[in-house]
Amino acid sequence: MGRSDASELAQQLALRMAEYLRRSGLTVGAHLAEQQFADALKVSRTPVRRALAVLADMGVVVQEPNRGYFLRKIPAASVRPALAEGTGLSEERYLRIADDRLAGRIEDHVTETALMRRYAMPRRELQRVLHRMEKEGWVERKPGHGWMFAALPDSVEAHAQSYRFRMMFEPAALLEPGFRLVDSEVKRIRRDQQMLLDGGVHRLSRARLFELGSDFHNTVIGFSNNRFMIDAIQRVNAMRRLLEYRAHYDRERITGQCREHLHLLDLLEQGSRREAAEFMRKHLDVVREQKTGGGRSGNDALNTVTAQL
Amino acid sequence: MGRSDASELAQQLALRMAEYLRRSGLTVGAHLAEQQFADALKVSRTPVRRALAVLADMGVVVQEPNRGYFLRKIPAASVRPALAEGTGLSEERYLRIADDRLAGRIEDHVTETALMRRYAMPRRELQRVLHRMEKEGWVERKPGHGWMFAALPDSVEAHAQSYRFRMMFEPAALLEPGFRLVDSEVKRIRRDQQMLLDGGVHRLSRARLFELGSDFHNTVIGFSNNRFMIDAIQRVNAMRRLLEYRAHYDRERITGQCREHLHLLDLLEQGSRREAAEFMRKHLDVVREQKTGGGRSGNDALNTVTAQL
DNA sequence: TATTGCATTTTGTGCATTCAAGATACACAA
DNA sequence: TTGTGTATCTTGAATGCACAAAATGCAATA
Repeated sequence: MGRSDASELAQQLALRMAEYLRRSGLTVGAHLAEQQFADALKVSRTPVRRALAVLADMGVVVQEPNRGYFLRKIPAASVRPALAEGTGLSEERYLRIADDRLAGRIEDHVTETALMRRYAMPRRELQRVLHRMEKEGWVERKPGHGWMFAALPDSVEAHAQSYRFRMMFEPAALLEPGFRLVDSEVKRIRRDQQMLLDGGVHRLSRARLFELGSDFHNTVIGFSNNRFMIDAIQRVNAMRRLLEYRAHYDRERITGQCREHLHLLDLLEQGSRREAAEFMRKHLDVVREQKTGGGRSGNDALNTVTAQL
Repeated sequence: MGRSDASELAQQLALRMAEYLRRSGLTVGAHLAEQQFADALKVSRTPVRRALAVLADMGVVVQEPNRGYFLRKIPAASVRPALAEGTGLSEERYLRIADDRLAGRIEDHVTETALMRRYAMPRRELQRVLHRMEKEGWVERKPGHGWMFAALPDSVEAHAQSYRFRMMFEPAALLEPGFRLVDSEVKRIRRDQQMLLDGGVHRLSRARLFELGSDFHNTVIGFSNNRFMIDAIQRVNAMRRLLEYRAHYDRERITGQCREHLHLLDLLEQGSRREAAEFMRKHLDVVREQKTGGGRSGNDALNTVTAQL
């Protein structure tokens, strides 16, 4: 499936394009201009072309001589795993290291080559992974040689921390002066959440569920146009992925969350931003309690004083 | 000054050690054990030893055969520039690129080698700089070749955004359940702020003033022990350094800020965290108005709703 | 006129080698 | 026993070259 000789970038692009074709309701037979994809994906036509070749191999598009590529059939959700295979290598390694670290199988201080040996990966790739982890804030280079893992709070405490943080800034994001809904995006996340309600919750993989959930918050906070908040939500999500990847997922609860997400969108589209902000806060508070086993409110001081500020 | 043959790391360490010796009131003649510094600085004894050699060259410490190094005189503030010289190269380049970009002299999309040529620096170093900028969130790798600069909001708007963000989470940080003062740190920042009031404001360089200001907030937020908030304040500071580096610095206003900082510490030491949080919010609000030219409150919705939540 | 197909140029990565310098181990002095 | 002096081992950065593939320019075609 999907050309083993295609470059990694091409694989990635193929995946993203398939995703795009599936979501953005184009009709079969539509002409797919190379340059447009190139611009949208911030690359040149060359890798786009390769990606289209991959998709052609899978029967998603057809190439007509001198006329380019045309959509042949809307790609099924099943193209995902097939394509992700090619791109997943590095991701897999990332997860393996993350897993080992979270399980305490890696010391606080490690040398680069020790990791290279242990995971049998070339230095370059390891460095990429480490840089990613560094960006996510849980490893640091030591001044001299080697890397240092940050002491992670246990996962319950980490969750509690992240939700307290989110309860502060996510509602605030909705009230930013620069807040502007983008219709196409609203449509997209609304459709996703609705899809989850229509059975998706039980059908999709955990990773996918996580992705859709964080994408929702990402997108909404994105409307604020405040780069600090956008940044913050992305970092929180990165950490959450780490913590929740293997955590228990209560699918019933997700259903409830989807309803709340949809309601939030309703409020925003009505222009009731204050109500929306308040609703967001409650939404997060509920999730927090679920994740952290709750107590009754976890942080009385916070709630009280938040009421004062 | 200070051994041109010392490695860069050694120079850095020498700088940090000098700083430490100056602050942490050791008495002349004190024995400086290598291993302690090594542990504190997260490196092996080798570079520490080199750094000590540098400091010996400058007359700050003396080496006695088979007994190690001893403090000879408390390093004056003037050692800073002398030592920083060695470490400043990369920093200087970083600032030059940052400057060019902020002034609009660099396009949104750039290729790596184009930058290499333009700034006449080796790839490795350029990449380090770019990675740093990436961590700070204002450049990204493109999927294929090249880098892409994020569209920065103009500096007034960026300031406004950052302060709105900070007004949300900094007060909240003071109310975190895990909030614990660390006496030695409190002492340190109190002394720094006091020093500023005692004339430092007029004596020190802008860069140094900035550093002391952000160090204050860093430290205080650090007491929260909430890694998300600690992370957030660091990112905000990185961006502020960028924006303010060349900005106008009103030294009189800084005096006022120092007083507020000291008052905040008083409140915290009395255990009045709620009052402290409220005070912090006002403190930031005042600074925000100064920086952004203000209007009367910039964001009524925020203030009002904050009052509700 | 816009877009494809293809050829050419340019870029950045991979890899092997080399070397400065950071980490480590151990003998010896205080 | 603790900490220095020093020799040895190991690490990771620098360098140069070859190559895959991304960017770009241009003729051909709908």
